[in-house]
Amino acid sequence: METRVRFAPSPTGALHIGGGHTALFNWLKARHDGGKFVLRIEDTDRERSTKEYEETIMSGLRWLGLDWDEGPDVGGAFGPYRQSERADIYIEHAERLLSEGVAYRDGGAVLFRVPRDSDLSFDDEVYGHIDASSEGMKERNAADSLKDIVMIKSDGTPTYNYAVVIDDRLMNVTHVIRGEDHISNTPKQILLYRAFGWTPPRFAHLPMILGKDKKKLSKRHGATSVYEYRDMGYMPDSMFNFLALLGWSGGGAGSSQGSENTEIFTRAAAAAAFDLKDVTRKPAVFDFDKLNYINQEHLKRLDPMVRLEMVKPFWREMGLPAGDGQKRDDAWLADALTLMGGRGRTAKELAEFSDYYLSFEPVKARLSTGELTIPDSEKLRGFMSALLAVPDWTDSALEAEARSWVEKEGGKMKDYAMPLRFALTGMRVSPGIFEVAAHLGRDEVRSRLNYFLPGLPGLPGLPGLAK
RNA sequence: GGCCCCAUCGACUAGCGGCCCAGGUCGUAGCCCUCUCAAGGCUAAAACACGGGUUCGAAUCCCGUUGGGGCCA
Repeated sequence: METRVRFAPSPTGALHIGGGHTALFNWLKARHDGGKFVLRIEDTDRERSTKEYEETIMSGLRWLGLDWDEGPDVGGAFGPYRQSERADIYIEHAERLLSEGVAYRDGGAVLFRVPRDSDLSFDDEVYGHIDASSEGMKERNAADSLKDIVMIKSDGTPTYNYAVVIDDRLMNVTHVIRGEDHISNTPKQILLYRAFGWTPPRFAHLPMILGKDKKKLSKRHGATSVYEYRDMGYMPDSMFNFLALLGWSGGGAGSSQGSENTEIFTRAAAAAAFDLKDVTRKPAVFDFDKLNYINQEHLKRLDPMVRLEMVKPFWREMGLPAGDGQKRDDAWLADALTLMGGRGRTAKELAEFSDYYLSFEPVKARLSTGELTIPDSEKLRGFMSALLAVPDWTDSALEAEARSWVEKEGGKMKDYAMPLRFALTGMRVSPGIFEVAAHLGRDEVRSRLNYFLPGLPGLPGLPGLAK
């Protein structure tokens, strides 16, 4: 039988980390099995559900790279895919149980009469056998606890536990994969499946994601929506990778052999390796350090031109000219970013650390605060002049010149390299400064040096300096 | 309060009775490299919650305690 899984968010907010995590595992299951991933919108709460949030959730999923095969936007053979459009279906099925005498009306509501001594156990693909029908429970059931299950509320809308059963069944869902917080709903739902004479799907619950304080992830832990991560400069590949590692060890986490770090992987590799058997049961703490590391790794592996596109929005946000018609073309900018090496863990940091490639303005601004100073000494001027006169404008030639100059004049390399760095980047840290200088080009370097040390001797007209 | 779930280094985890005085990854510390910071290389510190069993032998099985999480009220 073809695997069919679903992600069923309520459009009452943006796609949050927990939702993304659940969607991701469903996607993994579908793609591994070559099955179908269904998106269903659970918008029975008309008060809080909005079309905007529905859109936001969908674009959040797309951003993560999770595509669905059926859903409100793409349609499918089992629609409609919004609960608000399925009201008739819920009523119809409620009437069926009504006519069979296993449900009854109370006020405007329809309730399912739970049979005494019901078996409340089930087998979870992740948690194994779960049995809620304990002795103590049974005793109280006789009294009050075995409450009948509301299916349709008096306002005519279906309850969550009822609608989810109808929808999952009618959409031929084979595996219900959702957060562990739904474990306790499962027995009720199984009761409903039985009432209809249906075989329940397989259930697989996923561990919760917790904040640093081990509490369920919420606003007070900081960013919770996937868009906030995008805006912070995290990449979709990284978020996917990171989320997949939370509660799943099959991606290579823990495998003790091999020298390669197998915790960095692509969507395709994860899908190929995925198995519900490898899902963990312990709640997992969201760890920013690890996210940062994963993002950095993906950033390093990115194709240079793709990386450039990733960084551009952040440059623009900083007011830097990263659009078309710049004096530097994309290839040059991409090379500049490659030069950054592993510096910067997010696209945003990368942008911040590399602003001096786009413009001299931020450099001037930083130097003007006086925090960084370029000593105006004869020696330094001599050094700068010597550098500018290097015939072959490459990083190795520049470095060789610098070394021989230092050897001749005494002092330490950093006594010259640091002021050079300040003058060119306005920063205390940067890639190798000779590489930066080489990439900026002789003209740009000369003009930047002259800004801070006006009248460097012998510049104009030096042979070989044209261009 | 009732019920359910969980329990290995700070974090994510491997482990499914002997291969474990517990392995990998992130983080942390130190060293190397070095014009700075990263990156990279090497090294180190760091865990089986506790108490009972079962067994020749337990991180692995059972019971209890404690702790954490969740659902319902």
